[in-house]
Amino acid sequence: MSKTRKSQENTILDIAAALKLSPATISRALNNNPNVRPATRKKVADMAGQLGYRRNNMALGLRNNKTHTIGLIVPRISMFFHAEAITTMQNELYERGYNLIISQSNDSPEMERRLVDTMYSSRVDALIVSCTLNTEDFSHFEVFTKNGIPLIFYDRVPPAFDGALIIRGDDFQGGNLAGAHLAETGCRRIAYISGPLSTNLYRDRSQGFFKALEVAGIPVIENMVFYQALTYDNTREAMKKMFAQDVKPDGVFTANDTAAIAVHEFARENGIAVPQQLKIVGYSNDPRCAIIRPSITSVEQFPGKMGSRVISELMHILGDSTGTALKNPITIPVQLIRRMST
Amino acid sequence: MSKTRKSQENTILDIAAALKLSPATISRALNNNPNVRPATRKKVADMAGQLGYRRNNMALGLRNNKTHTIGLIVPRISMFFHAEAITTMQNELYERGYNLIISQSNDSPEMERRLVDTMYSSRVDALIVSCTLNTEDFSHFEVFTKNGIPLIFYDRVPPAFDGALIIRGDDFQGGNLAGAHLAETGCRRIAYISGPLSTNLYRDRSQGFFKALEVAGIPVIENMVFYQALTYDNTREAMKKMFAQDVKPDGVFTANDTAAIAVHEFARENGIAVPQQLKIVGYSNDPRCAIIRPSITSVEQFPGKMGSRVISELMHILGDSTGTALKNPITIPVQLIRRMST
DNA sequence: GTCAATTATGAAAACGTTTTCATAAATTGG
DNA sequence: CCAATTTATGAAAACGTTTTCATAATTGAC
Repeated sequence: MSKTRKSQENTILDIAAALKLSPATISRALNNNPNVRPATRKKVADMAGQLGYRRNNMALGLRNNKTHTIGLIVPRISMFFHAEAITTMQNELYERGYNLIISQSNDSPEMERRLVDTMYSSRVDALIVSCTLNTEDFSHFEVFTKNGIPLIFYDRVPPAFDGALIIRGDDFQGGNLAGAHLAETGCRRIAYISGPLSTNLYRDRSQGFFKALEVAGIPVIENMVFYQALTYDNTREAMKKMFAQDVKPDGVFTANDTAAIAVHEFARENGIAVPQQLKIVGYSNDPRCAIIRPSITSVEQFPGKMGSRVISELMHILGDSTGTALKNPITIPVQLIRRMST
Repeated sequence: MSKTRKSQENTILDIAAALKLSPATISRALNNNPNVRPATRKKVADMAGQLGYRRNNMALGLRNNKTHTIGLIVPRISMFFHAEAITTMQNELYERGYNLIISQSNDSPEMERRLVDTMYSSRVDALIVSCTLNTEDFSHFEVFTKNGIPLIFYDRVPPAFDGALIIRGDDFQGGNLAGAHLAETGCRRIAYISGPLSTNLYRDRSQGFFKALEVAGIPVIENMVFYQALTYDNTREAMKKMFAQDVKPDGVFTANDTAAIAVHEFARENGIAVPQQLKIVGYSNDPRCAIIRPSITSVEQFPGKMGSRVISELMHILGDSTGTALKNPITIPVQLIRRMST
């Protein structure tokens, strides 16, 4: 009982002691260094197995100044888009021998700031970020660029960031497709329910959307445009307001799918026929869009493709240390998925 | 340009040098050790800010043999249940000053094994796991118990594991509620589409379900029971088989919600009225159940509550090192959410 | 069998912290 | 103002690796 706390001896020094070799040799043997005799290599491997040796990554990281760990910060892990993107990134990183530390900011800039600090303290080899909806000051990310650690933004990105790579969906195009599609299917009074313009996402979708209306010669109706947090309740509220007016919309574009579903349910509950009286287009192609009846037209963002691109660019950066990218920002195309709601 | 690679000097030694103090004092000052003069404390804090100092967690972990990091392994991050549980766990851990490393096994036992090793190499302070569907050999988790590092299984758990804490939903009760509910609403030929019995989840749900039938005096119909991977396609296949027979089911219990949705869509496409001709009960209360029409009755597992419990138990274990728990396994109650499908 | 060349091993330092023990500085009591 | 006490600081070791440089062991050529 008076034995020291340590439950089991399993370091390189223990192997060394057991084999009467130096730690240096053990290290070399375990790392398949060519100039260690096959005989010793085998002895070491055996003893390592016997003692249940596992490399201590902290010691390794400290010594080598490299952790083989990538940090990731997203607003919410549960959003379909991110869940999908994360899965791809993690798998591709794992294949390449990297680990991924995932954190969520819960859309709080304060939390995001703390997480960035923590990530730096853990000395991740790179940081991947999709920002908070409300992040307007991006200075907390500078620790990374200042210290020469790769920083990649994706999806929700700053307008510009010196030394960082930016990868984003083609939101202008997405908004444009949505607007054009609604116009094409005959809508003339198109409502637009958007998120706050503080984020690049919604700014770009809006611009694309309005451009489409302009091209189609459809006027923007002042009180049919909303910029607000895209929650279910907010959207219901907006719908209520619009349908209390004399002139009612015959089409709605919502800048995410939760809002589209809110519109959908509002319509059903109020006996508004979709798509006959009201057409709906959402954004993100959440699986719920395909399940609800009538199913909802939405803009697919290819989260897996984006995640994959993030990793391939990152690997490129980590390989060549030849500074920043070839092309920046990078834009991933989107696609309109037509369904029964239009 | 011939300057050494290191982009910026920012260790405790640099602060020490700048202030002509010893690293020991700097360390104390930064950690609010009571016996360092307020004046020096302030000088140190200022200089730390000026140099952009950030603590190196690897050095810290190596020295203190404590990483303040908890490992988590789940089959898939994108499953609603896990996304929800993870979010709760991460938030509660973060409040308590811990970080969370999340990894997904993609339901591959091989991958799971590798992840466990990696987690150990990173010397996490504890490991939380929801196993693969196919994990039958649990020996790879023994590194943790053998080395006295807390190990907690939740949701998909081994039948028993010496030295680990097990927290699970009340799957027997869930299956039982589902069966009883279908019986109560008048079903007499109840089909059961389950996952493979290799997992505790499905074993327990099955037992609860069959018990309910037995109590209600409803016979189990041989060819209306399926044990298979609970995918959309498999379920459609099963439905097709059953409805090709003379005697057709008037109720279905599926052991997850994806399967319930498959049943639902099969019914719609084949003109089977839900709930009049066929009643459906799913499992997990995925948000899709509430959105689809008619909405689907399902068993709520309270993922947030389970995540929360995992963390509170973990904190207890990390606090007192008084070995394993008071009560083990721990069971979290479930609840049947009635909707239009029954 | 000797010398040179090669190959295998070891000693020691370094990575950035914290902490124990010792000691220097400041404070207090008389 | 001196001794005794308290408080603030410093020196050095330790955590577990890897790597450089040196040296010991082996091999090969003649």
